[in-house]
Amino acid sequence: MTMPTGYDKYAFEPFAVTVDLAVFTLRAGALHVLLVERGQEPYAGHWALPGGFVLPTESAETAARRELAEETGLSDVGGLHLEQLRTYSEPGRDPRMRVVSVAFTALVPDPPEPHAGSDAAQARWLPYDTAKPLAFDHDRILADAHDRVGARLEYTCLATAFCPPEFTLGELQRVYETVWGTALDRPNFRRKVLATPGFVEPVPGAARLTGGRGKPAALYRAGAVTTLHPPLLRPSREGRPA
Amino acid sequence: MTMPTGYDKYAFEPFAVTVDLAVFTLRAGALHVLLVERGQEPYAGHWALPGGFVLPTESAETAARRELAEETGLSDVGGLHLEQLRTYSEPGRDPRMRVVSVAFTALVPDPPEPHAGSDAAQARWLPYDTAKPLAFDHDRILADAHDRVGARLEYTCLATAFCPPEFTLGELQRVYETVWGTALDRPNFRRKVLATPGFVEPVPGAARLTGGRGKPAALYRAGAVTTLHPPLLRPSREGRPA
DNA sequence: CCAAAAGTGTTTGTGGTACACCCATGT
DNA sequence: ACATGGGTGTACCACAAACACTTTTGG
Repeated sequence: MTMPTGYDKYAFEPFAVTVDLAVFTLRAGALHVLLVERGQEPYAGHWALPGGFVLPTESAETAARRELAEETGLSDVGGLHLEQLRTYSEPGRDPRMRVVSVAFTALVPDPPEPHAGSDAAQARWLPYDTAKPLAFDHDRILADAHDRVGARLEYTCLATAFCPPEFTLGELQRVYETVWGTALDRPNFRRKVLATPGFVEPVPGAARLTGGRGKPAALYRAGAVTTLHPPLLRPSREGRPA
Repeated sequence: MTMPTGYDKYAFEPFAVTVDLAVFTLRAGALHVLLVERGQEPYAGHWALPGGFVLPTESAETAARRELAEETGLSDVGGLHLEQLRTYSEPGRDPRMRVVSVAFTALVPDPPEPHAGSDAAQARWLPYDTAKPLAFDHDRILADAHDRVGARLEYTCLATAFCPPEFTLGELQRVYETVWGTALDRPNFRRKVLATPGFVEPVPGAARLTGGRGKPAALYRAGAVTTLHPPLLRPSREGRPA
């Protein structure tokens, strides 16, 4: 890495470094994403991903977790899944100045209504399917985030991050079906999950009535393992996302 | 995304935005990585990943490809595989100032000896196994890049990026074996590759003598497909990299 | 009794692994 | 003749898909 002559910090046009968050949750059987309505130009009145500046003493990860806590209003954000997606740095992506944005994806199990941010904009959970079009290049970021989450479900235990601490296998299956948009065979799904050691562990003796109807389901907790062997591949796809 | 009051570009301590490159190649059956020797403090005399500043009119991808051309001395760098890895933004990672670095991985088939950079440092291909320790947090970046390349081989046609335009299946297999560090069964490898439509396509009538010894091998070109179905999983692993 | 959801069992087919074997070339 | 590397065939085994069936609850 080479440095400009004399390490003059102001030798170059300054870059602003921000984080953008694609925060997903499941509501009423549909994938939702946290969005904020912009109160200022550019894109005033448009929806955008939440985000903000990286402060001088913060890493991007720290900034992302701080923004996640601020925007969701959740008190304890420490255990939530937060993952760096990629960095967007096209010169024209913000018309005001040069902004390099590190994008993150986050998964939230059962969120409260979000706070409005420090500015006048409102924040809200909106269904993923109806989110577009967003401000800036956030359509692209959101699509990339969705691809990433879908792929992560295949070979990590990420799906449990959408679930409350104790959940049924039916709920876990619905996570996969909702994110992937495909139906899965229940007996086979059950076998695959239980055959992977450390994916889920049973809660002894516990059961939950599922909406009154049907047989009560056994409860499980997320296991210790984070990567799945073998992976839980989604069915019938030609061509995987890179 | 919120902006500081009045859009004052200098309201914050400026961030420098750089790119770092982990450029891999295969030489003499071993994985090599392109490194530069630092001529200045800090870490003078240490090896480091090549990289440099993102210019005001560039995206990170553009800057990475420019640096790749400069450091390798290759005239046509357009077709080479270049992929964003992740962004490293820990506050203390460069003692001089706040540097946010977007890391990339690149794969080069058969490279010439590299140029020395604009500063006095020399550049050289070094075996991956002997690369550490590197300057700054480049050990971490290099390890992440190696993980990423290994994982990409499983479900993309990335291995062909290590090969010349026409290659034998034996050469392709050696790419996998070198990067993964495992031996593969030749008949099964052959079947898997040929069974994946679009992975490779035969060059009609062409054959290459493989070092004089043995039967001449048929030549293949990289196919049109970029993602593999089914994936070519590496054998006998407990736990996949995230 | 019926509907709904959980859970079990069984059959069938595909694909991966391991290994034996043949082919073509240089020394 | 033999060593070396390319290429083919095959038997076995594991696992996954598909689907029938049983169990337990509420109405």
